[in-house]
Amino acid sequence: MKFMSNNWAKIEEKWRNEWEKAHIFEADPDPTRKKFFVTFPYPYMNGPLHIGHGFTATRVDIYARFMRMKGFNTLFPWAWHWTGEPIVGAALRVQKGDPELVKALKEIDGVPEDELRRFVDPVYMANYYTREGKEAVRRIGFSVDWRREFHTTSLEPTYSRFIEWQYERLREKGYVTKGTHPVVWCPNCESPTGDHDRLEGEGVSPEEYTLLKFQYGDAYLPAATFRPETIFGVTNMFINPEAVYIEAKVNGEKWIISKEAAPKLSEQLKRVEVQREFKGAELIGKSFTDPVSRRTLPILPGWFVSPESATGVVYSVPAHAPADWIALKDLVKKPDELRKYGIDPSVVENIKPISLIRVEEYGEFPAVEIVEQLGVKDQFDPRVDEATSIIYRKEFHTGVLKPITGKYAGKRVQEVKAELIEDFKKLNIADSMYDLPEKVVCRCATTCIVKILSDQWFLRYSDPEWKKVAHEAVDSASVFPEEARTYFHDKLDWLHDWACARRTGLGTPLPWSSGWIIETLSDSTVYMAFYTIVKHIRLHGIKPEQLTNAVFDFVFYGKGDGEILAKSSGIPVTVLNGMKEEFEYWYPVDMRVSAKELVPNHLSFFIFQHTALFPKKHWPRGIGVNGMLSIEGQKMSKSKGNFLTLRNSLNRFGADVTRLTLVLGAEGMDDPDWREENAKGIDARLMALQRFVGDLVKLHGGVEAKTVDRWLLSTVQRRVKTVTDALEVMKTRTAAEVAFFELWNDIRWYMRRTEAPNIKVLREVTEIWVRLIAPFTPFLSEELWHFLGKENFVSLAEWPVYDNTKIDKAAEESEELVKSLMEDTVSITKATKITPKRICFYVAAEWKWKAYIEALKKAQAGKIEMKDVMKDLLKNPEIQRKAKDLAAFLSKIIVEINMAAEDLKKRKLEIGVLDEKTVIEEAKRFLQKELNAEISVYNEEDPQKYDPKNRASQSKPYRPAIYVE
RNA sequence: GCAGAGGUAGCCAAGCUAGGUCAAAGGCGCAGGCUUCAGGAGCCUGUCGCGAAGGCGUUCGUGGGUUCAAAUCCCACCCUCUGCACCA
Repeated sequence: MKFMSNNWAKIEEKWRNEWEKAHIFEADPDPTRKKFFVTFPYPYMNGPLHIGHGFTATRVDIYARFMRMKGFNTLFPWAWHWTGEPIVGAALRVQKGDPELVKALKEIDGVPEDELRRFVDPVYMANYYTREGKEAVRRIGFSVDWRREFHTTSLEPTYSRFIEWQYERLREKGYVTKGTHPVVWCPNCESPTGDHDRLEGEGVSPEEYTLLKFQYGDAYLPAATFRPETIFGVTNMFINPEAVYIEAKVNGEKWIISKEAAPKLSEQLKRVEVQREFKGAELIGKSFTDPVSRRTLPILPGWFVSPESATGVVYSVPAHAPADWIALKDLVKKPDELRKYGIDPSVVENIKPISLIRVEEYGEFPAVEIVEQLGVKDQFDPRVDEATSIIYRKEFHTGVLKPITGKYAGKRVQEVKAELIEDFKKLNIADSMYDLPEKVVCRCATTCIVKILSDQWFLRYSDPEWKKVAHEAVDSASVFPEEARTYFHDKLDWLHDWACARRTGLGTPLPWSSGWIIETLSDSTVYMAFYTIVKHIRLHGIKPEQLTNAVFDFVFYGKGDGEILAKSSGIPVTVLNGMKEEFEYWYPVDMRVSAKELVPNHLSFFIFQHTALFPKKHWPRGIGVNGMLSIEGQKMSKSKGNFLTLRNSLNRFGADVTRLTLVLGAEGMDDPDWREENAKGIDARLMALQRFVGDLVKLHGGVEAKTVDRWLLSTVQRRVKTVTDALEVMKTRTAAEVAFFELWNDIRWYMRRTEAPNIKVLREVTEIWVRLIAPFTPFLSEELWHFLGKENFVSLAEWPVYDNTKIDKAAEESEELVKSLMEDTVSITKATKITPKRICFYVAAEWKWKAYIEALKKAQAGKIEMKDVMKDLLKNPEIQRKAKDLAAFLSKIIVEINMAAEDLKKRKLEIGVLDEKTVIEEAKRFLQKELNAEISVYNEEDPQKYDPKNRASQSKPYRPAIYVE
């Protein structure tokens, strides 16, 4: 299974030890240097770190290393998230001996048997994974300052204190409120059932129905609907004659609902006393009164009515509800059934739809039309749902209410819905209840219901004022990639209040209300501030009780008097000031990077809470987002068995290979795909690179500076620029690709081109190269750096600075000339199938260059025509003699120039006349070797030239004529 | 359903925000050659088609349009992926 090549393990261990010995990643405030603070969202410790963590965190580390090399005092801290339910849940499952989990722990996480036994203790489990995780983080070479490591929850009391401070301040500022909230609830577990705790019903969430209270004697028939506006078109009621209904006191009123509805309502803050149970048939044929227009209408049998859904009571609006219309039609066909319930069939036959919504493309009764259009057979036809959804959407978005709806007439359904519900509730003709549109089953096999949690604590992310400030924070930060900015704005708008406390799991208790624990996504929003002070807490053994709110206010807000605080807290004033200065030095966070799945929650909360708790100068400065990693094209999951832990990958491929493979996978919001083949390829590459650089160092060669040398130096500078610019905006893939492959290819070409490479040039280039790859593959780079005889760490070496003066456009063009000459010659030999013995190149005559450059100059202003160029050129007597050839030449050149891009023209003009003859002469031996033929170079006007086929006259600037024989 | 991202040659994947230097970077795979005792090593060449002179033709999800010129801009359509909450 192990794949790692030769010596990676040794190299990696060596440099890791060296780094740790020298403490080079421990960063302390240094007012003389600019700081840079990067963070990675601490990972949740219910399992080992996996390659997905590795992807994001590698990007963070690359950025940290890049900024460090650029001279910033860079801090990259690390911590562990223990808050939440799953660790506790997993421990419980271990205790129960859940075979699936035990298998995964053993086989995927690689937990040894004797450790596994102790996993019944969630804290042990969290500790275990934290230990393992730290080892992986060290091994992959993240440049972390470990003095600031911590984990969350009350098991880290000083952190808990910080969280308490945070929540008390949030509450004071009015960002925390109390309210009620519907959740999917498991009556057995007595807790909310999140998506991943379900056997069935993934993605199903509570939906709110409006209950319209129709009068039935001294009781109410609360009919459930999403479309209360349709009450104006009610014609009858449907009750399932086969289902069991009950009569109950609900908050003191007498309600008739399905048997199943009663327990649901009692979980939704309603007092329900069941008084009597009976078959739905009992109601059929009776009548009820509609509370709006006081009409008396019949109750009809509706077998399609599900007692499982909401109240099991349905009112009928045949004009706008296809299901109702089709149900009525069905009844008309069953007069005998009707008679059985004592209903005169004529009653049903006489029911006429009542239209209340006007909608484009439909007439008075949209439901009737759609039923015909789709050819719906009966109430059990699956197309009923389709018809319903078409009409519902159409009417909701474009429907306008008719005069029959009274005060709502003329308005769009969409606009008045909320208002109408409100009004109806005030008039006590409506109520509401939640229900699940589909069945949800908890992992414990119990069917879930909706429960309304009362006394729930919320963070008021719906607050428009708060949102506004959060938007501002997003706008004031750098966002990489830039496209993610809109994504943030969208999500900030979309977020509503967030229940920030739970009853179970690990965490920090809510300071002001016992029995609540601050929920996991809510205790991880501004903890980066804690990184700045935890070092002091450890160093001076500060106790949690010493960390009073006043102490935090002093450190984070500069509030209060240090001397007084020192007395009250027992923390020496120097330490207090040290913490304050440290916070003020490092804050704000300069860069936080995560996968895009965290944008709608964690990263948005991170922004929200920073704006709530900190002044503008401490708002986040940079946010990076990246895609989600898949494995061999598949979403990574333990159950699929394609779960790759970081440790596993490190064991098999080593740190550098893992890092580079990950980072070459994708950038921006694209999802990277981990492929083992790629990792193997990278391994081979890095090995080759090690050898290649090794060989370069050993080379002997000339020192004469030729065009190729200038070309290489120039090209390398361009690479420096590309890599640097890409890294600045977190385009880590582009940067790695250029630093490794493109630059390598440049050097390779140079080696091929030169017989005796210029060792001074090579040395310069290699030293740049090793530094460019250092953020990506720090271990190998460190090794190579020392191989080059350097005494310092490449991790701390100065990042190569783009040197404009080394750019040599003429040298670049010259090299292009050599390449294209080769290509063209090969193309000719291929087309003619000649095996060349002799090749002649004829460079363009001086007058052609003059004409070419003149044309370029004229073309600066825009399109050029023959006569414009011609006129001026002919003033020159030398050219005048060539007038005939000039016309032919110009006609070709002008078309090309007119088609060329602006910057190309500019570039060519800047270069001026290129001494093609010298360039080709310099490359002659190379061309001879490559083309395997005798090479001659002539100026086209050279009287001595060998040109049997008269090719020479075809030459153009940058396009020497070629003759092959 | 709502929102976001994306469809590029055998595969992965750049380029497309500033249209021309794009038959389209780079990697992988494949084919051929060289080097090597050997090699999951290295080097070179080719990898849309045609071509007896550096050329031509046809490609960048589909169909239209704008332009002297479009993978790149506009419109319509088809398809794929991701998120949608109290949970890490």
